[in-house]
Amino acid sequence: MTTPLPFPLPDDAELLRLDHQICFSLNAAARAFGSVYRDALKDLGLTYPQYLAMLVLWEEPDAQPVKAIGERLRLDSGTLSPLLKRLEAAGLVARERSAEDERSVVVRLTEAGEALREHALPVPRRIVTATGLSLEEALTLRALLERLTGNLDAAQGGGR
Amino acid sequence: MTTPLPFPLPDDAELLRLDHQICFSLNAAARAFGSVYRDALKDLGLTYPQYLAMLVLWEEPDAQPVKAIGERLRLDSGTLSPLLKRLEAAGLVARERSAEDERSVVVRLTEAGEALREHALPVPRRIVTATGLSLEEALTLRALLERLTGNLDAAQGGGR
DNA sequence: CACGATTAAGTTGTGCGCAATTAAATAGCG
DNA sequence: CGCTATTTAATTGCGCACAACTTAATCGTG
Repeated sequence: MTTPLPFPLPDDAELLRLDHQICFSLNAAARAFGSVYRDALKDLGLTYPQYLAMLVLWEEPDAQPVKAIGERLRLDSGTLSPLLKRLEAAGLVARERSAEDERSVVVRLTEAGEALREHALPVPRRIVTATGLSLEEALTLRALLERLTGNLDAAQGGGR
Repeated sequence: MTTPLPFPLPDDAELLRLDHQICFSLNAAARAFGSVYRDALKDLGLTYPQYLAMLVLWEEPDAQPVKAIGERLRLDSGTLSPLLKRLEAAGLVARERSAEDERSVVVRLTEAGEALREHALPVPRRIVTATGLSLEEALTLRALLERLTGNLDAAQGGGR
């Protein structure tokens, strides 16, 4: 009952089996990254998503609305609100309602948040080393991933 | 204070910026996959990780210990135990302590679980279509991801 | 100006992933 | 045999991601 299935032709079976391995490999790689980042960031007291949010703020240190950060990271308020509250509780950011638009909450770095940047500088190099990829491989991988994400987004409702 | 940093030389800055985009792209792709799978699996009432567990059981329909499933999926009991309980609550699997080794819990498909396989058959094709990747691209991507995961695992403690 | 539609955050609930701990059974060694 | 060490699941706690909903402010159109 398990081996000689009458369904997909050999070629299909090959392709189909391959594919879910891609999503599987993708998840495996993402989790391996998570483990490496967890270790690289633990002295900073940041998780990887928190680190991403800090990167956004370090890049553009002016106060930014939650919405802008969410667009940059592709995260909605359901994820960002508690995450930013944790960063606020850690003293790294301040949140306050915008004066011009009372719906908006702007986030800005505190002095401690700005100071943390210096300690975060050596992190990327550690990650690059851990990946063990050449520049060319990294470029190929990134290009494939971006094409893949675009295709998946387009295939599926596009706007979510 | 933000722009003319005295730290990394231009080449480094290039590489460093690139890299965290790779982890970012990786996460983005994984989440896009999640969205596509969520839609493809919602008629089956399965999440993607639950679908993976069912794939393991469909491949090898004999009763398997939780540990074996965990090794296959690289998940520990902290993740698998509640997941398998949900599959049990859905009537798709049965869990019982092994007779030979009372520490072990073996998981087997129920009739409903076996029957669900038929409804899951069209799923992989939908996913393949959604990726929009050629076979060659898929192979390249998978090879890169596996190398990357291996490197990251090795760089970071190896055993976790 | 008024009123319905839209927009921005936040909240709640579910499930995953991982660390750390616990409980019970087995293995192994003196 | 007895006792420790190891193995296997389960549990607890935290944080992320997402869906669905709520609240409050703004926009747009009549």
